[in-house]
Amino acid sequence: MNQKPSSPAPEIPAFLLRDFQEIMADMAQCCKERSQFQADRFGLLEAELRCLMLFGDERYLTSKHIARKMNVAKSRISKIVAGLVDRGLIKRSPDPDDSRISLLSLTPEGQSLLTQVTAYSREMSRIILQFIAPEQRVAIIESLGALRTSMKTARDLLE
Amino acid sequence: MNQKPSSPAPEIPAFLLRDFQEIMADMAQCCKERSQFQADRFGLLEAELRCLMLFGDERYLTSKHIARKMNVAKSRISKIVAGLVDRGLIKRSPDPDDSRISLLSLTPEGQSLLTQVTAYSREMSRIILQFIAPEQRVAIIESLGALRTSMKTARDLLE
DNA sequence: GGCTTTTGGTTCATGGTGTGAACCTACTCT
DNA sequence: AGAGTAGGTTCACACCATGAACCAAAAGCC
Repeated sequence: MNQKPSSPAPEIPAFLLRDFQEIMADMAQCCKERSQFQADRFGLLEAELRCLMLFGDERYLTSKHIARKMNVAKSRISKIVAGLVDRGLIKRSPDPDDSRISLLSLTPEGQSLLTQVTAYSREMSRIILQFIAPEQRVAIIESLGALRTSMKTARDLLE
Repeated sequence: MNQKPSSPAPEIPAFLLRDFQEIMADMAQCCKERSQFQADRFGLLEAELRCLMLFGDERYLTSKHIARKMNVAKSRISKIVAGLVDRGLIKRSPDPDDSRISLLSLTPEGQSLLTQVTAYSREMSRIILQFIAPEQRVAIIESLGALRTSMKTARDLLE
């Protein structure tokens, strides 16, 4: 390779870093706006919507599970779950083996709303990806995957 | 190509959409944590740090400009600016042409802190990109750029 | 069995982020 | 000069989130 041997760790040119930072900031902003818009659209709070979506993966969840998945203090979950229960989207059932635990699951209305939400969310992603040339889509998503891994690795370096 | 001609708009396979959504969610989470960590590290609030960074581009800013750049209500800016002024990082000077306006600019301490912050921030980006194979970096950032554009376009479609 | 300890959840106090309305002052436009 | 407009501040309010205190039930342990 024709690299300058004198420089010890130049590696990444400044303009790339600058672009990268700016792009990431923009994308984060977009994501935030989108999730707000989406919650609004379905008449939920953002946190509630995020919580509701967890029931796409599992039929029954406990507050503790939700707290872990959402990466949020358990006291916060109490509120969020209460909101969803009030709205009639999820319900509590007693755990037969442990009376401390409420098993949370979707009501029919919750199920139905979740279906709409996931459809809508998928549609949004589809729209975004449609602006990308078809032959680039796989490459981009692979890039993103690599980037995500890098970001997680970097994060874990900070304690 | 060997596509089924019967389906009108299949286009993007489901697994791609799914990956995409999950990756974006993860990355957004990472970004959020990082900016929180960063603010903490420099003893600022997140909003204050974001505000401070704006002074990297321009020497003088008004509350109105900041509000536009941060995409936040002007009442919020009052608070954020007050915080930065209290901390001695920015100062207000009267606008000679319009006494309603305060021209905001960095104090020496603010300047110094900003320098540290941008250095740190650049370093974080560098670390992240270093986990990416060097020959892929440019490609990934170009992908990101394309994706950002798509996301903005998609966002603008929703009113 | 009785004791402590742990665990799942709730409530409360607190603080950061943000909006929108009301308001004041100063500028602008006739 | 008077009406309207623009920059800022303050206030009331809502959401997101944490940590501490607390309770009840379960698990461990003599």
